[in-house]
Amino acid sequence: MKLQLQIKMNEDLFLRNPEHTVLGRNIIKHSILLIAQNGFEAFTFKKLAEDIGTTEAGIYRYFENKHLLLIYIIAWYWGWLEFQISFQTNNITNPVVKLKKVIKLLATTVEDDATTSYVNESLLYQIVISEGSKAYLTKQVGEDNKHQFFKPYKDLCAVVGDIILDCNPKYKYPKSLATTIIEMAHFQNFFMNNLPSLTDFGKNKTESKIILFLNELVFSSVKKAKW
Amino acid sequence: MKLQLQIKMNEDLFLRNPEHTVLGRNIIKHSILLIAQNGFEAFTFKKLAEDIGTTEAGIYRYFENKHLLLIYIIAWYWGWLEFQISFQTNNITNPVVKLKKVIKLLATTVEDDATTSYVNESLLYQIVISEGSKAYLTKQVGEDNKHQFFKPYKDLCAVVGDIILDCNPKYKYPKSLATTIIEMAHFQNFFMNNLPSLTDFGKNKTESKIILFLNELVFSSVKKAKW
DNA sequence: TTTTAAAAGATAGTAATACTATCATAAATA
DNA sequence: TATTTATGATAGTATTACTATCTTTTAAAA
Repeated sequence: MKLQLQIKMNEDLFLRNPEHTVLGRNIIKHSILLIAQNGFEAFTFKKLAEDIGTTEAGIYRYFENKHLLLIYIIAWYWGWLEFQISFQTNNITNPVVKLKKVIKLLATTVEDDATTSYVNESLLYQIVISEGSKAYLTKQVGEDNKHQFFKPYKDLCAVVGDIILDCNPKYKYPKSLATTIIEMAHFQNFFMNNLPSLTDFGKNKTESKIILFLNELVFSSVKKAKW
Repeated sequence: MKLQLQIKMNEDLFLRNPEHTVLGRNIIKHSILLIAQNGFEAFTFKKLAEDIGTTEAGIYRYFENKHLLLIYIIAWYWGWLEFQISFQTNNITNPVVKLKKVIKLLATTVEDDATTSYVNESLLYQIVISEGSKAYLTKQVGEDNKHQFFKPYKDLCAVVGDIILDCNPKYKYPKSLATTIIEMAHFQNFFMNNLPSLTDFGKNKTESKIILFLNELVFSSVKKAKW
């Protein structure tokens, strides 16, 4: 049996649904390739069009601008990850075990998921690390938020926050700790690979040490009240 | 007695030292105003020139491009903050008290410092929150790092890391915890003001709660081994 | 005080980016 | 077969991100 995973995307993000057409799926696929390769600043619709073999105007029929396209693929990732988390932590009753699993999923380089044909999750993970925060660190964040563009990110944070509360219902900052875990899983990875003197991990792609750091950080806080 | 605080900047950041001339100081001053007001994406040398009453070419004589200018003002901020920290924690012998003071300084909206005439630290703090990570979240991070552009940030992280080690010499992740404190002081502030559902603070500019969160987070980790 | 060098102003120009518009054609659907 | 829908091809505009050149002003050195 072959399953196809579909993530329901916010309709305001695009002019034409990219999942519905070959060109649309190519836009997503090649955006991920190009942004992963050259970074978001160097990414233009012209280059994307050339890469796909279509024209600039063709891209604009799907996305108003590259910022919305970035939000789209990042939001897609959060949606996908939330599903992964719910799937992989299903049936785990111990919230501490569950939270550890979540931290591991957040901080581990993703492998390409065969159930999503046009998305390379491994590259997407790299994009989320380097470009993820640029989705909201803008002056339009308020407007974008009104459109619910950050809902997948918020939903994931809420899920993580709830697991934290399950670990310790008296813990006072579950949401802030959740965002801290998520952001730090990525920032420590970026620092480790690019500015290693900012971390305690060395430059040897040792994600396992990031996980140890996050576990230590989270559980000393969360477990502090009786456990 | 009137003191003038001078921060030694990396010479590779500029073509002509902006501190040495009226125009140069105006470039810094108005960059801060414009970036704080419209965000870094909307900031152009053309607009900056118009704001100052000079020409685009005039700006290019000082800075190669707007990214280097951003790095400049952010680096300036880290340099300034490190001085503030060393000044304000001077004579504090208890490392826990010291670390608490540092967290407070990191997470509190800065007031304009009269000893620096052309820099508005209060606006600069807002820029560091919203745009700070864009200085290094690029594909050129490696090149920029070779030029030592991030030294002021690294130095500050090292200072914080050392205080953490003073609190508990056995703590394993002083550097990563230091960057976590610094980044989260800003991210939680940004979330509180722009995506409040991601935090536990509500939207009422309650920096004090961020400080409580960070203290809780840091000291449960750091104090865990005997204190 | 004069000379001269450095900084700033004025203007022009180019390549790339970020779009919008139009018209023709191909493919899918009614 | 008619007709809607998606794509392709082409053109054009405003803005951005620069570089170049020449003149005038300012400031420092002789």
